Amino acid sequence: MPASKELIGVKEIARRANVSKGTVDRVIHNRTGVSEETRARVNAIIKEVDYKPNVLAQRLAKSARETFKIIVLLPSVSEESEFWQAPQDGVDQALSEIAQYGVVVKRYFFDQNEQSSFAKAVSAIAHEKAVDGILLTPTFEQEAKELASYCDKHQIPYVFINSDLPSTQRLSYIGPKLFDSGRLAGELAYVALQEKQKAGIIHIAKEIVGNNAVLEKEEGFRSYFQDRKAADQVFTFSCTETGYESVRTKLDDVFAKSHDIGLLYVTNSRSSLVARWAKERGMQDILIIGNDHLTDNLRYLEDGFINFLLCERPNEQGYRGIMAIFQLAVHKKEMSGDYFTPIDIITRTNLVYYRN
Amino acid sequence: MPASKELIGVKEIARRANVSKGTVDRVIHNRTGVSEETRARVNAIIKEVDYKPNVLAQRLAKSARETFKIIVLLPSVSEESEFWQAPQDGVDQALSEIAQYGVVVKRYFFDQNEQSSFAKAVSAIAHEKAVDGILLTPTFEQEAKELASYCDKHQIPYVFINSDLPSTQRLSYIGPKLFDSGRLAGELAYVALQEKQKAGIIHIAKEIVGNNAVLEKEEGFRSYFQDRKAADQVFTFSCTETGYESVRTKLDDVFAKSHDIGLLYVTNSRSSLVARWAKERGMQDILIIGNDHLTDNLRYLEDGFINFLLCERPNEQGYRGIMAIFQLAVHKKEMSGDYFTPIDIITRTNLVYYRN
DNA sequence: CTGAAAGCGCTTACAG
DNA sequence: CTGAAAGCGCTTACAG
Repeated sequence: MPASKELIGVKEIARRANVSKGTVDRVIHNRTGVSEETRARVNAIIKEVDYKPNVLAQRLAKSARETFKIIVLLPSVSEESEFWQAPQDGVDQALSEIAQYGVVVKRYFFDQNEQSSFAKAVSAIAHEKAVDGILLTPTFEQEAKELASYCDKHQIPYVFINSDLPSTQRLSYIGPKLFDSGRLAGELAYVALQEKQKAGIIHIAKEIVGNNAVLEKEEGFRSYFQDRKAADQVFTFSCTETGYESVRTKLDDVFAKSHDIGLLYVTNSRSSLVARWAKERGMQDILIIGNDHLTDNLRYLEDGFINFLLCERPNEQGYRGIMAIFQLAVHKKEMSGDYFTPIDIITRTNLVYYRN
Repeated sequence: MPASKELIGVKEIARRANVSKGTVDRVIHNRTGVSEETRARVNAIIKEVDYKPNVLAQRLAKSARETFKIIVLLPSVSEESEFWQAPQDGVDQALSEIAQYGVVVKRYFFDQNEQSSFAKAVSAIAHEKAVDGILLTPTFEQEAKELASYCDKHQIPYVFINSDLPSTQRLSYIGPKLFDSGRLAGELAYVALQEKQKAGIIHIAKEIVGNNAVLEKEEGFRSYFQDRKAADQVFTFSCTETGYESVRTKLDDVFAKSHDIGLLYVTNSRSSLVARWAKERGMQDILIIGNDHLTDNLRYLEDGFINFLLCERPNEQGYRGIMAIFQLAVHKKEMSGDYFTPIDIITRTNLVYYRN
């Protein structure tokens, strides 16, 4: 085992290769104007010494001229889209670490319920110049694909967070694997259910058909019970109005017909609606599994009406997204490709560790 | 609002004050050898232009001469102390990010079963010179305290990971809150247990009396059942021999006397021993909760004999410990103080996301 | 008490 | 195709 080696820089590489620092620089950055022979020789040494550029010096040398611009396109944060604060926080954190390297972030926002607002942002972004990378969530598929092909054409790297469009040339996808999230809920449900009790999967969303997010989770949930030969313990129902009144009516209805329901799994962020109903109806014993640590959900988690919240580190998504773009720029090579965020299980007891 | 002003550096300050850059530097860092008159003049300009040093350039200029030495003192990694690989990995990761700033780590190891090996390491560390920080786990209290007061005297910052000695002047503690870990296990147990079933807490360790780690977890576990008025569902037993044979004998014994045990909570890393027993005896239905993702534990988790593993991000502990020391040095101010690592709940389904 | 020069590791014109 | 020089903003000896 070699002694922990000295860090070797361009100067030493130049010396060993018998060329100037300028030439080494050309090779490192794959610039033209170097003979194949020289390039090979220098590259060999670079590999041999496992050269790692000093980012400090790089940025310093460039600092006067270059600044590195990343565009962020995410839903605006409002009461009903509180979720999106977390990715923004992650972006902020990343920025605090790399702002000194000349990284600048420009944010665009859109309204999740307004396709046109997304389209507008996309065309504004297309007018930005000197863009070095884009971080976005592809809420509206068609417009997101347009932006993607614009980026492809202009060689701008882009990263999707939270949901994916695998058909694009994205640098990477960073977010949850929905099937596994549902399956984990299934496992928890299976362990927690008393014998012969039923588990209800409830979708609360205006659109169910074609709503990949909730359907994949349902599939995951069911897969666990199937593997345990208990598929008949699971049933699904939906609520296509997202107001509390409709949820209450629906639940009253379902529970009037069935008396052996032990657990409800809410396939998106809206578990607080179900918990509110359970509280109102005094149903202490019904178990509830939901997603995402929104304020309302947390309240019921602390209350004991929601038992488990599955969360996929939304702030880490923002953080890693920015870093992936930055790393690509700095090291001229991609990080790890896609990254599926861990699915954390949050209860009233470990909640405190997952705040913010 | 003034137009975003040009950043002004030492050069421009020197020009305006009609002195050299060296003198400006002396003033900035409050060094001796500057006449009061000059100092005042330069300081006025510094204030006037709201000078902000370029951290990049600062670190770069220092990098050659100054190397920043951090000592790491952790148990050596062996088959029975596999756990400690993870913090080392975290240290490695931190190092890979900051080695280029001249950070060097020197590692000392000790045998967890040998107090003298710890003492020996401590005195070796006291002979190191130019130490800029120490990361350790205070396995042996007395010796750790000696090291702590040595550091206090010499103004060396130190960080504890994994377990704490709150009475010291440590820069911060980074690790689990043991009570909460036990309480979380209690919550999971409570949800998973069928009515009237019992939960057994099992300590498998040579020392139980005075073994804070396992006792605090027991207390946490019991606290949850107490809050639910179900304290009588919980009982504790111990196994002071850590070999499999003794564990088997003990478990056979306990289960011969009681037939309504639904769950076992192992208060340290050794849950694989219990799982092995359950598998051998064909007890598919007994639930097992353990700690730490050691290879053996993971095998039984995948097998379905361990249901939950609670883990406290041991690699993050190493990573954050190094970073805390580094940040202190660079920014001359402390990070956040103590940091309690999240208690992750790992099952066979989300396991894949927590590997390494 | 002060200044001029060299250097940190890398990049960028410029000249050949 | 290649090298020598200057520069990024700051710090550190060294010489006076």
